[in-house]
Amino acid sequence: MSDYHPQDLDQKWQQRWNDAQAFEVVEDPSKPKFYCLEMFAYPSGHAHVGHVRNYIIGDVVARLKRLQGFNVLHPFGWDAFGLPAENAAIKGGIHPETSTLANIAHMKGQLQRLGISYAWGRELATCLPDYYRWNQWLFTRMFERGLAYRRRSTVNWCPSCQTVLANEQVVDGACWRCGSLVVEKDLEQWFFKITAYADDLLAGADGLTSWPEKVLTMQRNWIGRSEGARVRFAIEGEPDGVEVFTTRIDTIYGATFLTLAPEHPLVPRLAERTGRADVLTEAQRYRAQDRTARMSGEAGKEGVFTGAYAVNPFSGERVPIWVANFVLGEYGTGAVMGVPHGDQRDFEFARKYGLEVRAVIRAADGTVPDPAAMTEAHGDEGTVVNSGAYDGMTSAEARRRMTADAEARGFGTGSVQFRLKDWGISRQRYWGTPIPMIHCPVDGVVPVPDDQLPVVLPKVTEFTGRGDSPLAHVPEFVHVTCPKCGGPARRETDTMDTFVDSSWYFYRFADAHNDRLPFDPAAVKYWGPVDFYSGGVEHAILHLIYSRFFARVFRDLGMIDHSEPFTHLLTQGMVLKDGNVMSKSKGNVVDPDTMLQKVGADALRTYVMFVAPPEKEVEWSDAGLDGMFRWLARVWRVADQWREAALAAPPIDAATLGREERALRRKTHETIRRVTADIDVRKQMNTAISAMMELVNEFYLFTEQQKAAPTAQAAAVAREAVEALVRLVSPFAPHTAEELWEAYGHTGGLAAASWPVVDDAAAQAEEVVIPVQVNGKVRARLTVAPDIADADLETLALADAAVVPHLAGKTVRKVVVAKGRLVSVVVG
RNA sequence: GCGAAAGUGGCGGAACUGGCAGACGCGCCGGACUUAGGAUCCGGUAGCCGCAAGGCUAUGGGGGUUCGACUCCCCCCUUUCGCACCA
Repeated sequence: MSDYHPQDLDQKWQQRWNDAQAFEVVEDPSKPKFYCLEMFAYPSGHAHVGHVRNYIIGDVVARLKRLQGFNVLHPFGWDAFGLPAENAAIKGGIHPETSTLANIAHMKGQLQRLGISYAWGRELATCLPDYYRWNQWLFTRMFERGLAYRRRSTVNWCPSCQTVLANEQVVDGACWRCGSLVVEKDLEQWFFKITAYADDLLAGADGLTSWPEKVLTMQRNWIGRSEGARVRFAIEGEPDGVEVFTTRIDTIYGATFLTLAPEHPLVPRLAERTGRADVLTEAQRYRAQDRTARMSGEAGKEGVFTGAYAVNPFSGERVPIWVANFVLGEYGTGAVMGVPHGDQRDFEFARKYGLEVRAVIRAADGTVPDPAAMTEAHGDEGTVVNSGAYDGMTSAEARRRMTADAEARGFGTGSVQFRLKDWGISRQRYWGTPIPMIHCPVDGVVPVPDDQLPVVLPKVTEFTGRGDSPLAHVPEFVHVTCPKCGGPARRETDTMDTFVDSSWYFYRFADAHNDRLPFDPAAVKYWGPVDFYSGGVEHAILHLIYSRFFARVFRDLGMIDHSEPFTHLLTQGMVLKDGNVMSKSKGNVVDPDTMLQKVGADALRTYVMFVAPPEKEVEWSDAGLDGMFRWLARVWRVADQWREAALAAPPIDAATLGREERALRRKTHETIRRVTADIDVRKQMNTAISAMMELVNEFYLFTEQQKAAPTAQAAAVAREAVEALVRLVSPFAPHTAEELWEAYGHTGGLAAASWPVVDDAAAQAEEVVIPVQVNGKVRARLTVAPDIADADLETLALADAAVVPHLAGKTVRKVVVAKGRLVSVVVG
């Protein structure tokens, strides 16, 4: 064999895999399936090591599972619609399609040069009509079921990106992508009714036992389920009164005022009746605070009295109605009862405006706070006081009784509220899926019939970045005939949020070329759900909750038979450079191709996996990369040294092995056990690699010992070690592994190989070292048989020359023997 | 403010169920081989005391439980992330 030249191996084996279509798969009921997926990529142009880390993680798992005999689906694709390409078109005049397809071609090359084992035959790009037509198809299905609907609403508008943002895309009042401050705007919008699945999504989270707890917590908080009650307060002159939502109906006797959101429909009506002009101007001012001053921190609580009063249906008491800037219009009923005793916001508000504070809960310690002396709200539960007939009940009991009474008397009802809102998917953008709807002056909103899909995105050539949808300026696109009446009609010109594209692409991979359906249910029945999914934590709520929603929609359409699309989720840590996330705009990207030229794909892959556990964030440094190249060269050399002897070696005869040979075998099998557990169970790639490094170190020692006159059995043991090591390292360093596997006489490549199996007898230790502690300090180490009896171990320990001096003049009070681990002697 | 996670050598990190702290690698130091090596091989490398044997101190700080704590409990500090008026 020649010296280690990884770049040659990269080329040779990538070519072979490609020629053999080595990673393409078909459904095979005779084999267990494994669906391994990494979050697909936005084709920004260049993959940096931060992206690449995720693909390597997935590839390690995919390659392991193949060797373990699974039928592995490991596909890749492109999240190819989106703002950056369109923004670039506005700036530089290159059509989004042109730049996107070029970026895809380049990034695909990068991934292939890394030797990621994708089934490229299933590659998809969401910007192509044969993908996005199924977005349209699904949209129509959802429209038919009332899951897609249209309403006018206040939306978040990014003045820089010129588009509507979902609430999730607004971070601290600013655009998640460009950081500009977000303003409000009123538009007709399409929504997906994700709230219909709020309870289902919440309940499903409990079953996701192989998801990081952190992600589940974020999702639960995002859904934000609250149990409480709606209660109607009467208002003079308003037949419907006003409804509030509360989780603490037990404190309703402490309600000394009522607050409305500035956008509440009653605000103008009450202002008109009471003739207070300042109410409207103030409400207007609060609305202007929204998203900016209000969200950015200390806007402070502000309110204005409307002059009107509402009647507490329980006590019959008249309470003043205020408008307050801290009440949210879009949550609950947009109106809140003010209970300063139990709610910190209400307390602050009451103190600021001199409203009454009334104590209605006796705390667990028996005290009732003095309202005049209170400095903060007391939100704890206790016993209800000053509450008429309910006095003396516990908070929980009072809630039950009051809710029941409110229902019986017709002014209230038990109610569950969610923080989760319906998903606004309309975008006034070009580079996305056209919404397949037609507005007819006669028939209203009519879906484009399925047989006319896809609604193809017209080739717009001029990108101005203006505020309305670019499609509205394409007359041949806009003007259509109504599918129902045949009269002139107008096409919807908004496109879909790109999160729609990414919410189901994992099902398309199961049947990527289907031209009758998004996928054949039978294909997803075989491949689904995804067994291992890895990607960045930044998708913990958006992408991962939308995908869970879509899975439920497909389920209810009868197309899939599971509810949860991803069984095991790994959230990969980001790769930082100089303390920052890598990004083109920051100019701190590390280009994998540069590393490939230096050390080859295998050293890069293995190093990226070695540097830290996958979930952990890491700071990139080139320093260790050369070390990994050296280690792979070490693997190469030891395999090379034994090759000739190994090929001629007889089978291992365990009974005739010498001490050194048994030691190497033991290490070999111990390493198989460790590496398998680390990758497969613990997903700790770094320690798997450490374990292999230990084996190689021991192997070098063995080689040195055997240098003089290696026996046939030594060669046999060496052969076993090399062949195990080659397969263990192959998920990380597949090119090197293939070459060595072939050099050891195997045909058909690793595709024909199987994962090594632990021989428990060979792995069994012959002797173990047991530390002996005296009063907590290690004083001796005993080398004994692993199955030694506790009593014998104790005797040996107490008689040991290094232990005896520490016992002199003292009494042995206690001896603890931890089986096979340690002896602890207590003296005093 | 609320919630979660994490703090271990010069650096990245390991220690799985409470049982030898620092595996493995980077870096550094020394040696061998060499015309030479930034190649390769071997050895050393937490700190302090000691020629050595050995001893003492160490997992952010302080307490506790235990024969025994990086690991469990309480308080505090720092960092990172998430949520941030959701009634």
